[in-house]
Amino acid sequence: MSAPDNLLKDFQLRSTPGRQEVLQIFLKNSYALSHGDIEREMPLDFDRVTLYRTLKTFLDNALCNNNCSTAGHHHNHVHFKCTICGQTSCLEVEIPGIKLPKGYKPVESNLLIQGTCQHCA
Amino acid sequence: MSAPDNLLKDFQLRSTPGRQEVLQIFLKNSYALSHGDIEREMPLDFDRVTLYRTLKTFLDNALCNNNCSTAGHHHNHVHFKCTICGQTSCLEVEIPGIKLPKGYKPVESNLLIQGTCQHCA
DNA sequence: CTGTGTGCAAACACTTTGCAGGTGT
DNA sequence: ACACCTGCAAAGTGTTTGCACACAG
Repeated sequence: MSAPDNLLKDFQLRSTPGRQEVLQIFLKNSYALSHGDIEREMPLDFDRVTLYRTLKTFLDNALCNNNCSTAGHHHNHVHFKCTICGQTSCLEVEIPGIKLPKGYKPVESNLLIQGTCQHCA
Repeated sequence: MSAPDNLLKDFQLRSTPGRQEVLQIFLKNSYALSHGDIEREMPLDFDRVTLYRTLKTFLDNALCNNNCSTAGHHHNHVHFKCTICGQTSCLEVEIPGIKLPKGYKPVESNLLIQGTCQHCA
């Protein structure tokens, strides 16, 4: 049984060709994909609307990628977007704790650093 | 002469009713405004297209708000979005320097923290 | 078999472009 | 007077909704 299949099972979602395909694409790309990126990597005849619904289903079920499981997400790392090649990747660096003004309660942080990456330097 | 008028002069932009109106809205709101927010605060008969062009003009000329001048921008602070009231505000806290992996050169950082704000706690 | 997922069509929302005419300087 | 700005119409792009049929479980 394939990895996508298992993931779908884990989240109690029905295994369909479209969902498997989308998961394959997630798994084989290390950097962040935009909706357009995914659409471009899907078979040409794949229905746009179904893709919207598939992604929404994944979102609703918190099925992000192989680093996230039912146990929780691991998104507290820094994202880096290269302004040359355009790729957004996840760095193995945690977002540092920030001391906020009185009364502010943080729940989620998102740090995006833009610049030039390793490869484009 | 009004504040918006002066700002427009400073940036060598023509002073028109629409531009003054948009600047008034920026100046009187301390939190971040979405395109929709601005549209909602504009006179009902104001043309959407003109608003798009006005905002683009301001962007192109780096005319963000009263904290930014021709001398440069001051955007290196943390943004906080309250998940209850929906408002995004600027905190007087700098984004800490991050040690990046070899080869990565940062140019700009953006840290958005979500949670509950002072007022909604 | 039953409920969910898919595909198609159409509606909807958002943004950009072209052009004629108006306005600030 | 001239260049720039505005308003309208229309095209382009991205996203959502409704419904009949197909398919996984």
